[in-house]
Amino acid sequence: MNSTPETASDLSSHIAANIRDAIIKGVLIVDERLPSEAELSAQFNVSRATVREALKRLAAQSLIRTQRGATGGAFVNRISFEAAQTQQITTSTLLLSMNDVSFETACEARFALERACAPLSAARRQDHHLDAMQNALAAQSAPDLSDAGFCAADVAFHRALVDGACNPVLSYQLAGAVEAMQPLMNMITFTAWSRDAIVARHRDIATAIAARDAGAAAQGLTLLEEETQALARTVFARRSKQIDAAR
Amino acid sequence: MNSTPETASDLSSHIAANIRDAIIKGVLIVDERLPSEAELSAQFNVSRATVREALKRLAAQSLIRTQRGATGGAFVNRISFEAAQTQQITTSTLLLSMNDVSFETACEARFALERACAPLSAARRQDHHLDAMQNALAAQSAPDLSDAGFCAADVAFHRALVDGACNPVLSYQLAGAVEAMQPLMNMITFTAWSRDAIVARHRDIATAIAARDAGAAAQGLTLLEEETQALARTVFARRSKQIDAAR
DNA sequence: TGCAAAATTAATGTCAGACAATTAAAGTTT
DNA sequence: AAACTTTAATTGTCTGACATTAATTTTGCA
Repeated sequence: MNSTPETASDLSSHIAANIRDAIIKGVLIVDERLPSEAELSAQFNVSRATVREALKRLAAQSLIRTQRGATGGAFVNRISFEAAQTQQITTSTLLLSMNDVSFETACEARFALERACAPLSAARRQDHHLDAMQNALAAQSAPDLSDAGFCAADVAFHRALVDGACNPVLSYQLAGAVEAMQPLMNMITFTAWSRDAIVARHRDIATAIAARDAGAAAQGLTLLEEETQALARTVFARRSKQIDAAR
Repeated sequence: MNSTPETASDLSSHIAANIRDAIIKGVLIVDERLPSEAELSAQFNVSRATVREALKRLAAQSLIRTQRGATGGAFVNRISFEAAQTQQITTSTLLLSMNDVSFETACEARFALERACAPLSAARRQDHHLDAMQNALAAQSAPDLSDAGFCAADVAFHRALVDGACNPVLSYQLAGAVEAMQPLMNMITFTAWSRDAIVARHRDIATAIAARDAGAAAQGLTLLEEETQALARTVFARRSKQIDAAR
């Protein structure tokens, strides 16, 4: 069960993989201190610089943290949902932007996943989730709001919906899907009319969740997906027509 | 839009964050070569060792790759779905094992997400997805199969189901949820009877997907979730009773 | 004795310079 | 023209030193 293929021939990857596997297999447990850099360099028979490069790799994955001082050293990190989420969002965002994933594909994935949360959210949402949705709705309705601001409020709305399921694993998994869409959504210029349509849909969804009506919430999401996809098609079609005309 | 808080005061984190932001913002594009380590150390006014530590951090996140030789250097990586998936699985697995997430919570999340895939998978699955499911089913039915082997085949079945949706974003997002459950599932000892029940459920789901029957597939998943949760409750209850008895 | 200040110590963080290994490109020879 | 050699640029690794940090121990003084 190797975490990363890590076929690279450099020593620092090799050492990092070695320690990583020890953490994954539970040989090193949370908050346990690793040997000092000097000791590790002796164990692996490499220089301290090489050990340090390996440790930095692990630190970049939040697998360890380091402390200076007499009782300092490298310690196995308990990965928090928050840290994992941050990393996941970065990776997801880059994945979408670098692999020309179509808007359609990303949008489909996002709404499919959100629909999965709808029944749980309807059953378990608490008042503060409803409040968060209402706040996002209010923000989206503000006049003179930039497209980026509109999208940011959109993300806030959907995250509140997801968090309403009160399942941290679900929230973590979906954070990437929801947040990574933002740059793609930012490519769309929203007309006042299309904004109203989206806000209306959101309002329906919020009402359904408040009423603990899972079916209506799922249906609202499906409608919102259809409208979003249609809007994107229109925008992209108009844009490519303009490009053709410019030739 | 800072990718990572990166409040750390060391130079190498700071430099890594700097370059990472350039990549995220698109200042550095895919396959572009970064300045050499010597140039970077001059630009940031730090030693080469420090620059190298920063680069290793980025390499650990698959943001860059390095090549030796005359025309070598560090290049911006196009993050592949495969690499992202590997990372996501590592992170998800550690997240679950380190934060004593209950079996119930993880299981609920996993099945909710899979149900989201069911309609798409029923609509788009291809023959090789059905074949993969059948192979997994055959593997699970093998006599003298270890619990770990049973779980591995289970994962294979569910991944085939997810991949059937033919949406790479969905496959990527769910890989973590499905794979990270494996260690938790491995804590369960399956009786011959419970294995049969699970395989029967799988068979129903595979049939529904083959028949492009989304409703039946979703229902099969719901039943499977209920049985899995019930089985886990039984196993854990028996185990805690044994512990009490041993006192 | 008790406590505050100073010294010690052990660890990470950073630096400078050197050499090894690798690779592409330029030059040389046959 | 092809094969071989040299050169140059770059990353990978090593060594040894010093800076910085922070817990612990010692010291000095009231």
